[in-house]
Amino acid sequence: MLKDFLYLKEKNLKDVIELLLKAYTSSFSDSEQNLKKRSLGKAHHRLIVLIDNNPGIKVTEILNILKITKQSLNRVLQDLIQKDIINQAKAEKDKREKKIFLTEKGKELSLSLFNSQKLRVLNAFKKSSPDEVLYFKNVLKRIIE
Amino acid sequence: MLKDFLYLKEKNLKDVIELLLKAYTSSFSDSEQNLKKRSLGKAHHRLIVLIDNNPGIKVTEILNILKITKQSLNRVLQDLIQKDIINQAKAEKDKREKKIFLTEKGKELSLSLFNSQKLRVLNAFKKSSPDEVLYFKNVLKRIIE
DNA sequence: AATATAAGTCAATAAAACTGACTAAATCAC
DNA sequence: GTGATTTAGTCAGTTTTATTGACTTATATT
Repeated sequence: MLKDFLYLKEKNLKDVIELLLKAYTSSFSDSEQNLKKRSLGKAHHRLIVLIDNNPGIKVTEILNILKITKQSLNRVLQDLIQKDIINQAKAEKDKREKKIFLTEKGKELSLSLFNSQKLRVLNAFKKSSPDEVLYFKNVLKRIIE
Repeated sequence: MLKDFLYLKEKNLKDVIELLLKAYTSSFSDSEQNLKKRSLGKAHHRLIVLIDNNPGIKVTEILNILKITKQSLNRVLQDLIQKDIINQAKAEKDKREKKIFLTEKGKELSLSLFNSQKLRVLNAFKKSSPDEVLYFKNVLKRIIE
């Protein structure tokens, strides 16, 4: 029946909301101890992941992704600059923009954080076929846009 | 070459960490305004999602999923009880345990929050095949465990 | 020249989470 | 049955993360 089909679809969507919450929370809690021994928090971690995956990312781009205010971002950004984890460089074309990069120290830190996170995803991928992993990433990207 | 293959695998895992961060952040920011007009925050939202999808969930279970302290959880829990969004009932077998449920008002609220979130996932699913969606959910579940 | 954009700043406040030290009730293990 | 463990809750103080609102500075756009 059509109505039942639609109901299942809504239930499926609701399931996914919960799965995204659980997947994010578990993945990012794996690095908790590693962060703690470096006096860093989850806010720093999120920033490091973004900068590592998008070298030269701009402040506005980060704000749009993390959905926080620039005042909030700036605090975390200053922490990471002081700890020599990131650095900034003026953009060539538009000198208002600043491009953010990981320093060598930042790259090492990011790798260490990644190492404490990757096993969870690796084990999930080992239990999945290459197609499953491919489709998984495709749908995930479509959710982000 | 084997080394190149392994490198790609690590890169893939790193991508997924970022995708999970972006998917979670965007999905849960969709309901920001809806929460705000009800004087609720993201912490309340996470709790509502969990209780709606797992009626009768226990405090310890929530703590294990959200990875927060019971003191922190209790604050949010009390807010929701005062606003008549959730209620608790002693478990039959083990009377130490308390099962948490959404009230009727809570169910309406949860539906409203879901409605402000679901379009993003729905649109992503519309662009995907049933197989892609199935595989997507399977891998996501394996990441959680 | 006026306007808009990108980044940053100061100050105060609120939200979310933490540590540590406890209590109370129920169940488990010997 | 007694002691240990588990489940839930509480009090107090602190830290982390993010917010609002009002500005500044430099560069780019129209």
